[in-house]
Amino acid sequence: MEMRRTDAANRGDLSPISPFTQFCLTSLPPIGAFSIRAESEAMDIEKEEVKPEAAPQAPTPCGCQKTHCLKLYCECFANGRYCVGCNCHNCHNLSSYEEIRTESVRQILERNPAAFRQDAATSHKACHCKRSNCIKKYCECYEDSRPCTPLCKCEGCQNMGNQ
DNA sequence: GAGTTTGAAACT
DNA sequence: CAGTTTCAAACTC
Repeated sequence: MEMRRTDAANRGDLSPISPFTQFCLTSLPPIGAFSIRAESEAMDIEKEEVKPEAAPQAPTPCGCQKTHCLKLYCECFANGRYCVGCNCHNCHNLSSYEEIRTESVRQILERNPAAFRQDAATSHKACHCKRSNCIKKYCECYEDSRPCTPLCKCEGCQNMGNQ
């Protein structure tokens, strides 16, 4: 049900065109004038507006192509940050897309209420590796320099620290 | 840089 | 809840 509502929201139900809408449509420049480059500029603006010196440690730029950085696949989004200086395409993980972004957050929280909780993220984190033996960065435990725990469901684990 | 491999996230 | 697909990153060549 609520997912339906999302779809409707994304499509934007603008059935009746009000005089104001008509005014906007006719007075704004053609969409072609904006091009994708406009989003890059928007991103730069974002960089300036949100936190001019918020990236002292270069927070790992993402390279998302299909998800608009609105899924947990996106590290920036998963960590509750806007994308800044990333290599992503058509990024919607920006304050200028706040409505869409918030809706995506809501959906994800619906699935997993702890999705954006840092403490939960650091404490649970059980991997399910099958081929990397947990000694490559494919393994999240290994990537975080953390031994796998008995909660992990990995096979052939070589990242058990002791035992 | 292109192509492959990998496992989490998403979906059914 | 289990199996499958999608995704972006790690890795290899």
